[in-house]
Amino acid sequence: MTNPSPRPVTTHDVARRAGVSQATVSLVLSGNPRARVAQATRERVMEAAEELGYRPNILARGLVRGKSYAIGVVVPDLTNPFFLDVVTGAQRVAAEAGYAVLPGDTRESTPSRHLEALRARQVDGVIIDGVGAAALPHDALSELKVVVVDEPSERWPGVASDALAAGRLAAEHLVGLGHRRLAFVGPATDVHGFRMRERGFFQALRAAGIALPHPWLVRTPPTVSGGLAAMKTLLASPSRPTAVFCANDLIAMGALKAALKAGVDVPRELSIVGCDDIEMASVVTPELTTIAVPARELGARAARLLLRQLEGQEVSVKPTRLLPVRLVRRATTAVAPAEGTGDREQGTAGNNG
Amino acid sequence: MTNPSPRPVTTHDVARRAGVSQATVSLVLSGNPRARVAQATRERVMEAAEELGYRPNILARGLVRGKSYAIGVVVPDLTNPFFLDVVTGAQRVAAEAGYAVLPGDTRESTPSRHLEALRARQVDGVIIDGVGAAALPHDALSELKVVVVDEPSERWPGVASDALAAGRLAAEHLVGLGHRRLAFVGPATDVHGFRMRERGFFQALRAAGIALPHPWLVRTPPTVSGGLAAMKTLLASPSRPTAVFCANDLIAMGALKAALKAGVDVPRELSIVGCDDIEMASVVTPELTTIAVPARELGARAARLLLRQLEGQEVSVKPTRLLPVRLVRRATTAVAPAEGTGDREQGTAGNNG
DNA sequence: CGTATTAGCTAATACGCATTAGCAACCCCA
DNA sequence: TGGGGTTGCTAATGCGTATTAGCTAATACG
Repeated sequence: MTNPSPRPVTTHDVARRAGVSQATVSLVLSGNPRARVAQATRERVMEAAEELGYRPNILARGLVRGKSYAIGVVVPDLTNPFFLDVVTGAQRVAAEAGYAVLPGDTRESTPSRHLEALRARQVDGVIIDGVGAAALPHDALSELKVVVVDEPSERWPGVASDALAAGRLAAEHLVGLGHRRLAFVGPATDVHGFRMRERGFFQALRAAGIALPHPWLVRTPPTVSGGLAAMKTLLASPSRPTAVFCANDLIAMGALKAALKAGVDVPRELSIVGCDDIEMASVVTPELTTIAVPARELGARAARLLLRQLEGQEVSVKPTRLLPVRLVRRATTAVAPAEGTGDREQGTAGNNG
Repeated sequence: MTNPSPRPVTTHDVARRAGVSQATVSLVLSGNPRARVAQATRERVMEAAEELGYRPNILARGLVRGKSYAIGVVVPDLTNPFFLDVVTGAQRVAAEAGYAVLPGDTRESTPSRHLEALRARQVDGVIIDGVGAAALPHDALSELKVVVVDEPSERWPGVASDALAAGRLAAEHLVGLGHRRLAFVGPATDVHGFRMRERGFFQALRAAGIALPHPWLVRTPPTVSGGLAAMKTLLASPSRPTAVFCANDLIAMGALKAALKAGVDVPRELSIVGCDDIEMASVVTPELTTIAVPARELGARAARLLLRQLEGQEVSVKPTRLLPVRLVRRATTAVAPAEGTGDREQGTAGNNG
């Protein structure tokens, strides 16, 4: 049952035990399942393998097949639950196909350096999300199968959510609640997903005939502390918006935090909409209204797309259907406060930091 | 600089270009840095490698050296930021040493199955945290170097935080605030860390002469929804505690959520203490008082310990110094409400679900 | 000048597996 | 009985690297 020997069991060991050649063992245990091996022999080999506790050495297999059966996933920040979900989604389908995934974020590194390390590991392919694949040095990805998430590309296939709709839904929701004084908080980035969320938001506003004053477009890192700082800025501005759309939930949670701390009544004085619908969105108080984005599904699809390439199938680089997003109404949005006479409305509840 | 060829550059390619043998290339590029190779030759090889963009094949290297230069990290739940931090901490030191880390959680699987997969990958070792390593089938870990986190073992070396102190600090903090009616919410588990937190809490209570009524010890999964359900239970009990210690921050956040939803004034009617100090603890409102546990440091130390073993050094199985934890006072704890006349105090603010 | 010694390199081999060419035995049918 | 086909297996080889034994040439020494 178990093997007490320190040395792992190899196909040779199994072969010796089953009284066949190593090649036969390999045929039975790995090769084409309909290889020409007599049923009796096949059973004898499998039995021997079982008894010895044989376990194929994936490294060796990879060496001869020229594959490592591992893929990398590169995201900007694993502590962002959204990206973690993407990784998790990918991991699940990869695992089913016998692939390992090497996740990594670029907080303490750069995409290039990370890809470097992944290539040294001979990963068969990588999934790239949120790090601006298009801007990567051209040879960082050569010899590598790639799938990009939330970023259109003529070079690699990809999967994406409907980020434009995300922004639009947020805008329409807020406008529908009567808000006319809207702000946007998002990162200054070339990451496509973020830009689309932003663009969708502004497009919808324009369609509604709403312009957004300059100080109400706040640039900040897509993190909780980023959102916190951004909201402080907004609250300090001479005239305040009645609603804010944040490019992701972390920003939104930071913004919410800052608003509550400043004594602002959310949602009655200020509505906040996030994006992603991470678990914490429904844990904070008040619960965060947000746009749900199917992170795990994105990861899973990306992995499937990548695996299909790795199995040698041709995969179209054509843009695929965008995964739908949807508004999740919770407690941080409400009808716009009565308009008063414009800007002086601010400060109802004390606007100290 | 780059190689347009589809086939990766090998030592043979470098050898040919430098006019030396493959063995020499290997000596220069990987072997003992003080191998007997003439300086001129060494430079010629390095130059050729550079020009061709040579990158060692870690799989092949692993095959011959009998190592994969990869380690696994097994945790119960990667979406718990605490465990993610452990993984991240490990990843950083592993990466520096040229090791990859294969993280995985056991949400959709079992520790055994996960270890199975890791062994198939020929990982050189594993870090195990929070999945009850002691209870694992004995051969699941044979032939594997192991480091356990937050779990004493006579079989493997480990690192741990002072979980007993965590529980004690929570208890002392609450007792110091005048609370006498204390509850505990934690998982029914054999995971050592959780048990120690619990034990520390109860030990300190006993020392203070406080007994905890049976209905105030609530078992629940260590998740947000677990905490939510647990707090509902507590609030429905005929007599309510004035303070609750939760075995981790996720539970605490769920509990906080449920309390606020029920209209309970936290912290004036009810104090809540969490454990771990994940980032979100300071994002929720009111901010969560908690016991900070150095997750990344745990992961980093675990990795160092494991790597030391992998480099062939002997590592003691003796328990090491426990990493200190500390109380982080925030806004979910306050002095105990005036005692009134005992149990009838409950329900001040509506105790509907 | 002959013999040790050393420096500097290479040929050969192994790691564990997958894969292919090919051998031997057997079958079928004429 | 014999030729062609098929079945079932194995020997041999290679994947890219690390490592060792050993060769050659140069240097040192008596």
